[in-house]
Amino acid sequence: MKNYHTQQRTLLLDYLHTHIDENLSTSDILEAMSGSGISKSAVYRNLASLEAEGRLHRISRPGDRRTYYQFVDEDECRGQIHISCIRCGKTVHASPNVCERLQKTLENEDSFEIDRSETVIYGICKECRK
Amino acid sequence: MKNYHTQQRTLLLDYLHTHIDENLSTSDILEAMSGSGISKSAVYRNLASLEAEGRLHRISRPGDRRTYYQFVDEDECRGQIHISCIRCGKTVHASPNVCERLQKTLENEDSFEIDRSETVIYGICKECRK
DNA sequence: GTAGATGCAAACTTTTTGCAGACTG
DNA sequence: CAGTCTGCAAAAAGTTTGCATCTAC
Repeated sequence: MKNYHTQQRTLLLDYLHTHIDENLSTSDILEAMSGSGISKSAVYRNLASLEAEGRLHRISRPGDRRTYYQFVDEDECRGQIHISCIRCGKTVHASPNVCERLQKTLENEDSFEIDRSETVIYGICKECRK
Repeated sequence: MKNYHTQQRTLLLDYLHTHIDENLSTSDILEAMSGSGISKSAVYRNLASLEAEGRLHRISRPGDRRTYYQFVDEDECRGQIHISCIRCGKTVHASPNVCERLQKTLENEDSFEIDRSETVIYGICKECRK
């Protein structure tokens, strides 16, 4: 099962690329793509296949029933843990030290093997704390 | 806005109590409660209020579009970081050391103030790694 | 007695699917 | 050309809501 490089898939990818590291609800995406030349069902099918490929992460926020997606740049985001501000929503990478130490501590204390790409740490960012 | 201790709410709570620490999909719950004397809408309304109260956590698993709930003990979970297995879905508390160190490292490295209750770390649990 | 909860059915929203035709490699 | 993907519309799933009625306190 190969991935054809269709016009529609490209449209979607372009959109996702310009919103890297953002949390996009399904309806955000559908809305943005409406009228762009890709149908609703193609959006759903592509989102599903991108998710299966691991290029798109599904996020769920407490108290919010919507499904969110976050596009992950494979190169930049490989092995990065994201930290996301619950005030402003901005999401960035945790520094390498944070990742390293967290991974080791979890391994030692809980025998738990962290999946960095799936993990998002919530809290309040530097800017919003002022 | 108080919470009346209704028969229906009790039915639901009883069910959730007997499945503490399990991941229950909405349909698991609806199915289990069907015919027990509580209507579908009452289930939804109670799930929503329990979630708002923080006694029920919504879980989402990568690659699975269903909504899962996990009933939690409020006192036990206060200020706990959860670690969740992407294989089996089981969610437990990270050990105190993990929490402490993660909090400190994030503070020092990224000036980021973690919100423990909102954060779920994904990975593979001890059992599933075997 | 009254605020709050329930049941039911209808309305919504979100996601999936069947299929014939179009496109990619 | 063969294997995939797309659009459309219909169907299926999953949730929410209005309202009259009932319950807990």
